[in-house]
Amino acid sequence: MTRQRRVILEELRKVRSHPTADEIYQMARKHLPRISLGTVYRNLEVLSDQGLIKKLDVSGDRSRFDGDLTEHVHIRCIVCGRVDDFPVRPAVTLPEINNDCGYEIGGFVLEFSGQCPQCKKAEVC
Amino acid sequence: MTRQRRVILEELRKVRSHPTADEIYQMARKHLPRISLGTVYRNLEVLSDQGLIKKLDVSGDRSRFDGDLTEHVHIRCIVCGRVDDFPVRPAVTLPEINNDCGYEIGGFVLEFSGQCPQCKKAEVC
DNA sequence: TAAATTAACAGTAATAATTCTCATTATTGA
DNA sequence: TCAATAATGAGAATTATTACTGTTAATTTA
Repeated sequence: MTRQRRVILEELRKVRSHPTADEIYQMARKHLPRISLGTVYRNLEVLSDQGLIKKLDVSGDRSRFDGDLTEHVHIRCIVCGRVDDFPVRPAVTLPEINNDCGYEIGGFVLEFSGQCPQCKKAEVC
Repeated sequence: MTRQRRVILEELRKVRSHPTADEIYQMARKHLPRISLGTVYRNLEVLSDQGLIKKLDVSGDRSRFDGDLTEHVHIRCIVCGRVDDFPVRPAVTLPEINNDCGYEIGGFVLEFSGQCPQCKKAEVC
């Protein structure tokens, strides 16, 4: 755990937004002006592998990261790209979803992930 | 509707997979050997704007496209990146989701999208 | 039909997010 | 402390995608 890695983790845990690598780079530079963008990318990868942060599998052109490890749902703005947490109540059905968070909801993505039959078979045992 | 655009649409409708722009380029080249990748990107954009195909908002580094316009759910292999359709039965709850499709499910992404309060306000009327 | 206009094309250059390389610096363990 | 190991900063390389440039094909109009 280097100084750089600690700063990145602390900054990410401070915010409720879901910053991109470059945004985290800007945040970290306030504390370590000589930190490089490559270091930020490398440490976000390491921290994600260690399970200390989550790399968000959201759509959009840039990766986003989350210091909140609890399972929750996101909502993304189709105009500016920001990602917020989405409040879900139990047993909510799709037509009942309303606009608690001020968004005007236009759509949603539900994507499962896992290993396909071919890759499961090919896996080393 | 040019020859290039028609071939792209037909090839995409033929398959049940969810090919990337480059994969569609390879498919189209079998019929039009001189087609360029830029043309494929341009026409995928146009077809998507016209609502004839869907640009998938799935995670991963590359965009994927779908000729099936009906609303459905996807499953992505975390190893090879392929995207398949996921069969959903009504009122299925998360712990009940089983492996009809041969995948070993590891997780899921649920992301809503829409306009955030700020962008809604900034919108031209 | 033929000229004029428009739209789309192929090929290539530019862009942007991310990853890689490598010499240098920091951290760790005996 | 000092060697061994791991991480860093800076910048180059990579990759998916978009934009640009002249050319060609399609469509419209006279």
